[in-house]
Amino acid sequence: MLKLTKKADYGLMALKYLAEHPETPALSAKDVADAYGIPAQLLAKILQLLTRKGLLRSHAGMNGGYELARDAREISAYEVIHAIDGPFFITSCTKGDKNCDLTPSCTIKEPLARVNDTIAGVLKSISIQDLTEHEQPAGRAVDANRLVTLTL
Amino acid sequence: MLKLTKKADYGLMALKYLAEHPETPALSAKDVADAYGIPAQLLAKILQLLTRKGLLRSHAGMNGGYELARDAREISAYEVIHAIDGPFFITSCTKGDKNCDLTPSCTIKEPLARVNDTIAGVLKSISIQDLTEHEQPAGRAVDANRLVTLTL
DNA sequence: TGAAATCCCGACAGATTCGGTCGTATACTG
DNA sequence: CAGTATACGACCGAATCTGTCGGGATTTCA
Repeated sequence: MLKLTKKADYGLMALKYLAEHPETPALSAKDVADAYGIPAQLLAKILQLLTRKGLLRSHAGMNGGYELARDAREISAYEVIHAIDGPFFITSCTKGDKNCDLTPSCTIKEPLARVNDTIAGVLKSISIQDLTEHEQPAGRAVDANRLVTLTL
Repeated sequence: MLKLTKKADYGLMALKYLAEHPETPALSAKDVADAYGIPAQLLAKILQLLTRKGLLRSHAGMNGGYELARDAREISAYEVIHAIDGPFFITSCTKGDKNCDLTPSCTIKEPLARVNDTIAGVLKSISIQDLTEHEQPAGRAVDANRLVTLTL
């Protein structure tokens, strides 16, 4: 469980890469793919998707490519993952799901839904900018506590 | 991403069910499967696995079945999920993984590994017992903060 | 001792998802 | 117009997941 798909991985990598090269006006899918050695066509599709979702701006033609639609600080890991992998839920059947006819089964899911929220909160608290800062002197602790207070 | 497999779901449900029926000496796989309307043979395999992992005790023969190996408070959701779905990592390639030859790709993964740890911590803080207490008066807040302080 | 209940476990088949490719159309630049 | 790029749908092979089948081994009980 809890594995990002490669697509989501690639997406995060690409956004990180874009965030690290703010000087260039735009980077093509191929540029990024080559930088990381990932399949160019696949990455292209991912970037197109992120563009549709409003996280990137695209520009066709020579010297075209992609750029971040917002400041790297304003794009969360959550948004990227959500855009690519779709809404995630920790349980197979979510609250209010019709096909959950298993009699009382869903009693488990309510507590786990909170876990889900917690995780979403953590991912929302991480920006693309954060991903670019590899060397964090221990101690720069994000105030994730507020986000993450888990009430069981 | 972040979807429990049905097996893990079933496993959690089953343990919860066992926790809710402490009076009975043991419940067969079929008993539990019928209670939730899930495939009996599949659940049997899951319970066998959990037995091998030391979370359950089994007993063959008439009136045999399964019982929790420990108090419901002493079994965490993490253990169950981990036993069934195996070790999970949020990134496809973990630190120190050989097949990570993508040049600098893994720079993303280090921050996300911490998310992983956070999630694991939250899941470890939830016991089977917690799952059985459906109606939580808001306010019974677990002290997840210590577990969950996320240092980016 | 024999039958019934139950656990144990490997193999396998169907469905779904994932990763990746291909082909083609469209848009922009010079 | 030629070249570079994005846009997008179709498709395929591989892996994973879900569920089934069949044959055993262990315990209880009459």
